[in-house]
Amino acid sequence: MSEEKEQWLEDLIRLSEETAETKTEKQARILEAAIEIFSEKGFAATSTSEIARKAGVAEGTIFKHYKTKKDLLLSIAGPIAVKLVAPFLLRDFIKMIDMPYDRADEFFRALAKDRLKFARENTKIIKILIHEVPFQPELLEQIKSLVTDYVVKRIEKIILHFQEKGQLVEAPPWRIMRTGASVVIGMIITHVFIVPDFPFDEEKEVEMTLDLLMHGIASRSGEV
Amino acid sequence: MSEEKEQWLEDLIRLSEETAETKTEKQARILEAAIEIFSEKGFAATSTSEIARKAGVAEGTIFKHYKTKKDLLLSIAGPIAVKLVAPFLLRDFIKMIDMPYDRADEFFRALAKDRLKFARENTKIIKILIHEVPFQPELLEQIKSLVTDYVVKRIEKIILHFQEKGQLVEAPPWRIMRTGASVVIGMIITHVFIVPDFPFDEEKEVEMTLDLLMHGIASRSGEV
Amino acid sequence: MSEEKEQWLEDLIRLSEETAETKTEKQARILEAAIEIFSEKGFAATSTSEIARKAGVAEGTIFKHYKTKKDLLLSIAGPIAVKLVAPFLLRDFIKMIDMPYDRADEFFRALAKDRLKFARENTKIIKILIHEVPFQPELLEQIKSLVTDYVVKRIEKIILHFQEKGQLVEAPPWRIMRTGASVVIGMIITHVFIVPDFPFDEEKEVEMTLDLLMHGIASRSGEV
Amino acid sequence: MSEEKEQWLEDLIRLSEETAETKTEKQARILEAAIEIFSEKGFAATSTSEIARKAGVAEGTIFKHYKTKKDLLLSIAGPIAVKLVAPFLLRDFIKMIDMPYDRADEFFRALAKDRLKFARENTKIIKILIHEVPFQPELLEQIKSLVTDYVVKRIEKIILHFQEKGQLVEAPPWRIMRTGASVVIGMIITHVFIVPDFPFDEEKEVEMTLDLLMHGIASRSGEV
DNA sequence: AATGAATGAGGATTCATTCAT
DNA sequence: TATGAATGAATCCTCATTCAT
Repeated sequence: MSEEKEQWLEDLIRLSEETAETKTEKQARILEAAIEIFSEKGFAATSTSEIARKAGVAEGTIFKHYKTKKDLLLSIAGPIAVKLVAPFLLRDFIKMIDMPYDRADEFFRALAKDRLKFARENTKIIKILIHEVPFQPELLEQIKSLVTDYVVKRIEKIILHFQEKGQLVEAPPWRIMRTGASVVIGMIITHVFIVPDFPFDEEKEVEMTLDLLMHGIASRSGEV
Repeated sequence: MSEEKEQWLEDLIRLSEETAETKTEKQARILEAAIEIFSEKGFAATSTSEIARKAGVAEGTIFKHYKTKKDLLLSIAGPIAVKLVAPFLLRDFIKMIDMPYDRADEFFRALAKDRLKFARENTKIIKILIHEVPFQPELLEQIKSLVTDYVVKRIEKIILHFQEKGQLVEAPPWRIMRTGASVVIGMIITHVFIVPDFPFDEEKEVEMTLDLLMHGIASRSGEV
Repeated sequence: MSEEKEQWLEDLIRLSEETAETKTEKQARILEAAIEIFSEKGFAATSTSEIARKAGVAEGTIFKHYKTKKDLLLSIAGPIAVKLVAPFLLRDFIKMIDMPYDRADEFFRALAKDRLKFARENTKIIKILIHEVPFQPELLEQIKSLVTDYVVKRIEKIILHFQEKGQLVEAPPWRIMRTGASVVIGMIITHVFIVPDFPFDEEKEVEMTLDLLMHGIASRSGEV
Repeated sequence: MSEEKEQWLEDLIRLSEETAETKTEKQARILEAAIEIFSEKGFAATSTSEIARKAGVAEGTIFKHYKTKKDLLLSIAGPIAVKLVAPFLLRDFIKMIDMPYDRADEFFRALAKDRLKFARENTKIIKILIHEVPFQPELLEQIKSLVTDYVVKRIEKIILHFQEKGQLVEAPPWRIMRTGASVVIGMIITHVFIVPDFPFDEEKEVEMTLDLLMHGIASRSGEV
């Protein structure tokens, strides 16, 4: 498995480079301003003149770098969409199947922590992503295929693996996956978007949230 | 408790009336058209002329009924926001505390089914709600206070009640609540928004999802 | 021949009506202003804001009446293109074949006078037509088919008729036609566009120009 | 007459040099591209960036060679305008008065052939000329004075000369001139712009067209 | 001489909203 | 109450032109 030519890895790399290297200083300022305002007022309610003002460039400059306003949006949302699912694509992630975490909860905990960190570092862009994906068919398709082709397939393998090891309940993998995702995403949304200023012990929060996920909310003494 | 004059109940009633009675036929057509288009393209990207065309009325007519375009949005989103949390406000819901479901899982199951049904009946408006709430401070405030004042408080009571009865694990109620909400909302989103055309046995789906919520995804044979 | 249902006549009529009746006062002012400026600076170099200013309406008003700037152009150029060839389409024109002018020169003279008058009354629009037709494929096609289908065919018949009567030289009809058209159009352009302020005796000018067309510029005394 | 210092000749010479020598390779490519696109879409509808792209140079380069976009137009249209009337300016042309063609029709025929050839070799630029002259006052003036000062005056002399020799009809020279010009230009426009792909025997076409010009379109048997 | 990034004025078009009918 | 013509500000985008490299 580790032998296969992984084209998506090249994609990822090329993408990161594009995103990081090529950008001129003005381009960076434009992106920054656009992210700020898009996340505050939404794509459609943001005017290019406002972006230009905030970025400190002429309006025309925006269009020298991004053919269209939508182009600007996509050049923000596209890369982040990839980064969002990036860990699921990484070589190391796959290795877990051969030489895996011993315990399922350790695996899920690591994943949860990682994505929580990522979300906290990319609040604004994720907000943009959430709000614009449904209205941008290109994005929607891109993400759908990313998720179904990579994320779902790989997580499924891992779940099956843990089921074989007798660590996970015998339910359909997709339902386990959805439940896990829901709980983790719920935690992330709470801390990153709903009450971002509320201080909390991240370690403990993840610990306890995952405990509820693993063992449920029902009392564990004897009967259920 | 059931004696106190509950203002929110009046709100609810007034609202239902407004929604159902006062509306002229044209007004109804305008609302319907607006919901349709708002949910498809988003509020900011929808033009009043398009709404008018779809509703089969003159552009001016819209503004006879709704002072501004945003007014139109609020008159759609406001009521639905209330309906969304309505069951938590209802007299009967509160009675559960005095004469409650015997078992926690029965209670959660009933709630999940009810809200799933509601979501399925109001797909479009909920989509609007999700997308516009973050950009409409009035709405955001309204919902935040609705949720914190009523929903959270009441659910907390119920959770405490079940904890006392030894049916729920001894975790902070808000974390139990969040976990439950995440799992149920995850299920709703999946079936209503992500794969709406995928047929499924609702009864069984709720059953199994709640089982995972109650008892976790870890294998239950002996040790974990 | 006079029995056939002539669809182009209906076209002409509908067109004239559209042009004359439906127009509101503002619409008329917009058209007038557009004609004025288009003819002065050309279509592409004219801005809609300038038209609006000259017409005394808001810029938006233009677009309520004409979806596009090009639409505005076409609604000016289209009808005039038809009017330009209109006499060739008329029932009476065709009758000339059955019950014709006795003399070819009388026929051409009548035609020349009529079109000279028309050109003088529509200077600006004709200028627009001349300049924009090559850049507006729709217009070009429309005019090409009008001219080839109606004008050329009918004039050819008439020329053949006069050739049979021994009044016109035995050259290919199309070359006679082109020569006649060139001479008449040359005259029109001279008086209407090149030296419009130069006063001249129209009657005599047409007379003498047609004399040159009929009998040539070579000396007629004996040999040439 | 051949003694007078003819300034226009110097003009012509300087012009040819400018046109042919000074041009760098990039400049030539710019001109070529500009001619191509101007003739296709018109001056105002052509953007400098499009010209730059087609010429394969940077946008800035155009402005290194031509101060403004209009400058570029004039540097195309100006020279061609001179070339258009060039034969009328040439020393040899004037000699015709002293040592002229024996026959008027020979003279006109030579002229017609020459200008037809010229038009065929400069289709695009002539199209530009026709379309932009009316909107470029400088060009208009330049051409008007060229034509009235040189062309008209000289042709008039020649016509008078042939009238004296009894070869041309006793009409006002300007009317003879206009008629001749119309017929020849009509022929040129037909073959170069309207049906450029239609093959024809040039020799014969000129012959017959000039026959109609000289002797008219009326039947020549006996009476007229 | 050549570049191409940057400009900001101006382009066509759309928009929410008003108001006389 | 309902209309739809009219508005003019605001929208996204293009343009000719400049200038540091």
